[in-house]
Amino acid sequence: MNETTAAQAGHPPIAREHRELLDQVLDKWSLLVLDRLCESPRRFNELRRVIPTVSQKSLTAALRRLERNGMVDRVVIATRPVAVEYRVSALGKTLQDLVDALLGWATVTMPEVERAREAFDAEHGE
Amino acid sequence: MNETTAAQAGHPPIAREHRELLDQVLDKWSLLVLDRLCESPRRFNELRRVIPTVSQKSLTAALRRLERNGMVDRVVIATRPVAVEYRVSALGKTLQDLVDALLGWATVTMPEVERAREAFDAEHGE
DNA sequence: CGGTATCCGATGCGATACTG
DNA sequence: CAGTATCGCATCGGATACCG
Repeated sequence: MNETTAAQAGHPPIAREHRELLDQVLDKWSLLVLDRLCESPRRFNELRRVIPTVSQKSLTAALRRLERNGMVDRVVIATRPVAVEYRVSALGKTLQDLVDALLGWATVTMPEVERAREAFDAEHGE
Repeated sequence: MNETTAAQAGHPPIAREHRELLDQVLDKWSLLVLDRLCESPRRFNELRRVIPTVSQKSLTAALRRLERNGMVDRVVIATRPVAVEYRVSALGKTLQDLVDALLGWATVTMPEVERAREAFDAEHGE
């Protein structure tokens, strides 16, 4: 087949919606947050302690996005000062399996990537 | 950038190297480019035709990154005006399987995500 | 053909300050 | 405790122009 048929008629390309969804979930912090929530449900400041490098702004943003996409549930516990607990949804867990596979791949191929980078840099850098 | 405070904190989080590698490969265009090169080796302008929405700047950047990370090979054919062919490396193919899984997941879960978004927006929007 | 160089607006993210 | 609001910088990425 030629490229035009593959692009417009054949199997789905990486559709716009795909990219959009992946961007929502594979951003700088969401993956890490999801991973931590898979270990156990956590409160907001608990997450900050577990991920010391995240700012509250970014943590809030990541949690909102994950919540909006149905990856985590936000549970408000009405105590004197309110408590909020975040927990991974069933949907979020299905993603986690894939992420684990992806990270496993990254771990395994890392050495080869490192070699490729050195070869590239040596050839182009000087 | 910040220090590797998280890296020393205990068990491996989603390590810095993981994030870095994923960022290199899962960015806006690299995934799509890799996918197209998996179908068949392609030339630069051929890729632009197959992915009409990418600017040459972004395509160049994506290709360079993929090449540097050992995901694609750049083959220069010394004709009158030079021809350059890009093809997926063996390493790149191992990634493709995972990407397919990820896109498959995105396709399957998309409806549920859509519902989650509508519920979220309805509750928070007004 | 296969790029590079430059400008420039949009977005991401951290730091900081404030709030119910 | 669990956020919101604002700032300011850095990076991303499209548009345009030029080059071997």
